[in-house]
Amino acid sequence: MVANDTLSLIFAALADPTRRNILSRLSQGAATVGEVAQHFEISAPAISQHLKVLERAGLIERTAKAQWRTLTMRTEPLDEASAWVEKHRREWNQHFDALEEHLKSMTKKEEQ
Amino acid sequence: MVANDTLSLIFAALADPTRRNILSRLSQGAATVGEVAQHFEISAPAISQHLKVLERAGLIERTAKAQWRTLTMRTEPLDEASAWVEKHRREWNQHFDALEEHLKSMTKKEEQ
DNA sequence: TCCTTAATTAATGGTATACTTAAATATACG
DNA sequence: CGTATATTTAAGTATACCATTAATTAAGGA
Repeated sequence: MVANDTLSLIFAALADPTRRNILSRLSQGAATVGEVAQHFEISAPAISQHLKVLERAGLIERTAKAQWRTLTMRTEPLDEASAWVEKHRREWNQHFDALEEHLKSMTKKEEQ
Repeated sequence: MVANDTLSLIFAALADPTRRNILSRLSQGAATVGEVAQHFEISAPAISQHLKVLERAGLIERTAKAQWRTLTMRTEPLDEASAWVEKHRREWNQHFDALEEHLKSMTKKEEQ
């Protein structure tokens, strides 16, 4: 199955350590491709491909200025990812709380 | 590059819509493989492989009871994912706030 | 024991990822 | 204009991912 929905693109983009490192760098402020690339041992084309993935997920924006591309981080996709995660964590916890409540009342009944 | 670190496994597991759907179902409460599978059109082995991915990421636990396997959701990996996302969102926002502050003071200086 | 049900493993195939080197593009600058 | 610099595109390769069907394992019930 080809997963092209937004959330899938975001999570897939975050699933690679190199791309997470790039985002870590960019979370400190915008930078050019070269500035980012010099922290990695992989080739420039490899970086370029990672940037394409990040861009497709909406996690970065590239703006051309002369022959330099400035990379800027965008947080909307992180918001989306976070929203999904938090929603499910919350739902599970609610269920878990309800279960505890249930077990508690069961114990009470048994005591009677 | 082979990404076997915990965070990569978690994000990769969340990158597939079928797996997110499985988690959505399980966030409402534990269920057997069969109960989960009947909501999907894909084959049982496909489900089984997705479950393996979710388990490897620590997102579910399988406990055998007779020939049924009960699937239980675990939230620790969601905590980890959330922590990464929130950290980077926060850092970017801090940087952004600092920039705004800077621009504000620049404008003040210009006014003088 | 034989059959049914639940789920996994094995084998396979198509497509996507993540890298590489070589070539192309685009801008600045002497 | 010619050359250096920054980055992307193209082409090729190895491996990983997601699905399939067929076979296997394991437990319960007639």
